[in-house]
Amino acid sequence: MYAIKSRIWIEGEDGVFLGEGRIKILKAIIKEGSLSKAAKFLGMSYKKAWNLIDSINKNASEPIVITNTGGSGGGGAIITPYGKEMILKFEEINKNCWNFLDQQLKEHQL
Amino acid sequence: MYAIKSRIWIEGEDGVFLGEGRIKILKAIIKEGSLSKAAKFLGMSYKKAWNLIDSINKNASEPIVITNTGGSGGGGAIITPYGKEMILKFEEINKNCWNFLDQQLKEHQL
DNA sequence: TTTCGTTATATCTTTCAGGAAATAACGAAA
DNA sequence: TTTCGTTATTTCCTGAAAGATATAACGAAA
Repeated sequence: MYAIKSRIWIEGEDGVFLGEGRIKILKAIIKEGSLSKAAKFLGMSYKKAWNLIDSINKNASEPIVITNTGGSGGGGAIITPYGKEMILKFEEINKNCWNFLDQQLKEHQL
Repeated sequence: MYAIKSRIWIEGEDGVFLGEGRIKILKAIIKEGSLSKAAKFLGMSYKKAWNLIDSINKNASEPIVITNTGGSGGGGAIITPYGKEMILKFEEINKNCWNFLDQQLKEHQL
């Protein structure tokens, strides 16, 4: 009858660190190898993608995205091992949260 | 180091039924006795409050808010017993979700 | 030293959600 | 029948967020 939905996010010292949208752009960067290609892949403006990455790096305890400007290919961006670990943990927690809430919905008979 | 935050909401057939903002206005209506007073109490525009209530009633399986227009006092709004029950259940689930996520945060060592 | 595609940044425009305000409709009580 | 404060609804306006555009800076490789 009813469905329960959720959004989770992780905050650092000064604002949002990780959320669903940020996970999406991080994974696109892994796949595409650069910020601009990842933005295009997601149909997102470069500026928006850049703002997200900037915010991620500012709120993380350790570097997440390393950007390189210049070079023959123009540069690019890579996700650090720590970043990849955080992606996995976020997705795990998010999945667990969904399951937990579905269970709650049943228990409360909604 | 990191904090985890969440937003949950319940959807009906055709959109959002209950969320934190809706719970807030419902409780304000119980306290104040009318939609307009509740909106003023929350520093919210009357239109926004009315839109929320309208959406709540449209997506609920049973009536939540009964509004009365006219009368010496001009009318008012009341929350049905079913509505009050839903408020309690939502807040209970929301609290459980917070606890669950805090636990997840520890387990995943973030 | 030139080339290249990228990151980084600023500026301008557009869009749209939300607030403000005005008004009609309502109906019980005096 | 008049009064009252509310609900219900419309229109207008504003401000903030998002997109579009332009361009400087970068630096490894040829």
